[in-house]
Parts: sequence; C-alpha cells; structure tokens
Amino acid sequence: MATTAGRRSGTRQRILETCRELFNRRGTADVTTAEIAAAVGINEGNLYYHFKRKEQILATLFAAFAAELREVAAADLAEGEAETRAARYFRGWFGLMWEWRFFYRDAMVVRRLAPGLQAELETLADEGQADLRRALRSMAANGLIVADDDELERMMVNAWIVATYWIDYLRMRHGVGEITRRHLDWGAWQLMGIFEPYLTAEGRLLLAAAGGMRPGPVPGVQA
Amino acid sequence: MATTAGRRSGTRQRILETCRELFNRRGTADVTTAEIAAAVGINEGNLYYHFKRKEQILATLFAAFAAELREVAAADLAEGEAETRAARYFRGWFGLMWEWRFFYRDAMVVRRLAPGLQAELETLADEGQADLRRALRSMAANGLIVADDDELERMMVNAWIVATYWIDYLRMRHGVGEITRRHLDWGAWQLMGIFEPYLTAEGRLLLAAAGGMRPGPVPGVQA
DNA sequence: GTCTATAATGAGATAGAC
DNA sequence: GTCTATCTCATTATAGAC
Repeated sequence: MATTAGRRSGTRQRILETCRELFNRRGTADVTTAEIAAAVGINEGNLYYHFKRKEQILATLFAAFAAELREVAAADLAEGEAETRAARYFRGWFGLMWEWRFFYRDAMVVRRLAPGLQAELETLADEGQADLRRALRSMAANGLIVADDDELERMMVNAWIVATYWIDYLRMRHGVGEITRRHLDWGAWQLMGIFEPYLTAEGRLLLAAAGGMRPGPVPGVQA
Repeated sequence: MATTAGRRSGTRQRILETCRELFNRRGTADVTTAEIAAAVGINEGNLYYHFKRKEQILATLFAAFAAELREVAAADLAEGEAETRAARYFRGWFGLMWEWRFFYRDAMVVRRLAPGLQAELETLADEGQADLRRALRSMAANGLIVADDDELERMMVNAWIVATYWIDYLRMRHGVGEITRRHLDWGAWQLMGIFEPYLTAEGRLLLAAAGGMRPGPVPGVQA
C-alpha cells in the first residue's frame, strides 16, 4: 500500500497497528476517532491528516488482511506432503482469524462503515471458499478423505461457515470477550467434526497434525 | 407484555410490527427513530410516548421472538412420531429464523443497542442448544441416527452455528439482500449435510420430511 | 507533520401545547 | 395520544496556526 516509496511516517503505521488492536479488543463501531488518536498519542486533527476518513483506515487494514490471507492460501500450493500442506493451511487460516478477528466479528459493522469494501470482501470470500474446496479435493485425491463432489461441497460450505463465525459464536454463546489461542484450538476441533465422518485412516493423522485434538476445558466456559 | 390488561392502543402494536419489518429489511442499526415514525405514519414525539428508548422496542420485540421460539421447541415434546416431531421442530425453527431474521443477522448490533438483553440472549441460546441436543438424542434413541455422545455434541454445535449464521452467510457471501423461503430451504439442506453421514435408513426419511431436499438453483446466486 | 480550535452532522430524546 | 419545537450529545470532519 506504500504508494510513496520511501515514506517513513511512523505515525501512519502506528495508527494502523493501534487500530487493529483497538478494533480487536473493543469492537470496530465502539472505537471513535477521538479514542484512536488518544491511543496513538496524537491529536485528532493529525489523525485526519493521515486518513481522511475512518473508512480509509478500515480499507487499508483490510488490504493487509487480504494479503496475509492469500499468502496462507498460497502455502497450501507449495511443496511438501499433502498432510503437512493441509495442516499448515488450516493452522495459518485460524492464526489469521485470530490476528484479524475484528473483521470476522464485526463484519456487519465493517460493511456499514466501509461500503466500498463490499466487493473486495466478496472476492476474498470467493477465494477463501475456492481454497478450501481445493484443499478438500486435494485431500480426497490423496486418500485422506472419501466423499463425492456433492458431499465435498456441502462440507466445504459448512466448514467455511463454522470457521468464519466461530469467534462471534464464542462471544454470543459463551460471552467470551477476550479470545485466546485455546478458543481457536477448540474451534479447530469443532471444525474437524465436519470432516471426521469422511476421513480415512491416513486422514486422521492430518487431524492430529492440524491441531484437531480435543481441547481441554476452556477457561470461562462451562462444558 | 401487556401490563395494562385492556390496552387497545393500535399504535403501539403498529410500531412493533413496522419495526420488525423495517429491521428485517434494512438492518437494525440503519433504521433511525425518525424513519420508524415516518413508516408508522406518526410523529417522532409520539413514538417516544410509546417507547421511551429505542432499546425498549428491541426488548419488546425480543420477548415476542423468544416466546415463539419456545413454542416451537415445545412442539418437539408433543405427541407423535419421532420423525414428525423432529421435522416440525426443524421447520418451525427455520420459519422463525425467517420472521425474525434481523435478530440473527444483526445480533452484534442488537447487543450494542440493547446491552440489557445480553443475559436473555444467552439464556435463549442455551435453551436452543439444549433443544437441539434433545432432538438429536431423541433421534438417536429412535434409531434415526447413529453417533456417540461426543459426535452428537459436536454435531449439535456445528448445526447450531450453521443455522444461526446462515442468513448472515447468504448476505455476506452471496450479497443476498432479500431473503426468500428458497434461501432457507437451501439452509436446511446445508444443515442436513452435518447429520447425513450419521443417519440411518429411517433417518433419511426424516431428512426428506424436514425439507432437506437438495434445492434447485437459487435466484441471484451462482452455483 | 502536528497541533488547537471549532464547525457540521445526525441521532436519540424531551417538554409542553393541542 | 398525538403533535411541534427544541435539546443534548457523540462523532466526523475542517481550517488554520505552529
């Protein structure tokens, strides 16, 4: 996004970093520009020098998020065993969900605040589903999973939904405010429940490698 | 909710009806009090005579929604064959999701606008999951499904997530603004994908009865 | 680039007349 | 019960000095 090559403006970067943290912690809608400026340690007027609209901050953050997501998807195409690649893909996906959880949690709000992002959001969702489909088909081709195309497709959609809304689910259902790694491990385990009935013996090895172990009791949540 | 017994104030009822429609159509956050008043055909001041705060409108609507949801859940406990009851339960659930879709779609916004509803929202979610768990166990007990408790539990959570977020998924993923019955049938089919690998022969009959048929192409969505 | 104002908006909410 | 008129308030945004 650095259009001006040698831009060293640390402030701009600090704004973005601070916003990502604030949005993750307190919600995209609840964070006002005044609060952002205060957190960065600059004046509100200065904030508006760097980003003419709050929407621009969101757009910039989204571009970074999208880039990282595409990197993770590309990792699945790289060299290595199918198990390893798939595991890396799932791990990477959940890792990004953690770092950019506000995009998942506040998707609705983001759309309202930055309507211009709608098209990009859909494109990214398209790609995400295509990636997942590809990963599943690759697993099928490599004998990790046994399912026909119809089953694979429904599996893909279900998995995509559970993954995408997992964080919001935790919040809504269990009042989880601060999300921990543990919560995401739990999500991975939950996700695996969708694939499990279709997994072959080899496939189950992947499940373990991808972190799909049954998590212990999660703090703050009654089993 | 009618504290005053013989209250005939049609206006109050019209406000509630109009709000449900407006919220469903245009989103809970985007509908202002001015817009509500205009849609009802009354003045804003009058609106505030009936509901001191926007939050009160939401709270009142939520109470009605919760009551209807509990009625549907109770239907599953009524007399009749297991297949019929389960089918009625799933149908009723999706029907309510349709009528009150803004609660599903804007859950985040609702929480922000009416924080006092949080506890009730969680209670209702608790009950909903318990109902679903009960329905699945009953299906297992009646030989419609074969799964151990662990599998049943993950199935329940996955099904709950897919159902709960299905409408938001359509919007986000396919840009579906106006949701039709067709979209919900599609959701039911998608949901059945979670149970399918565990269904017995008899169980598959339920699938058909519950509307879990593969839907034809859905307007406005590329397959 | 950064700051101190301060304007402009638009939403929820109220008082008091009819 | 309903309306008109008005208020408060948070938030976004801008102009202009440093």
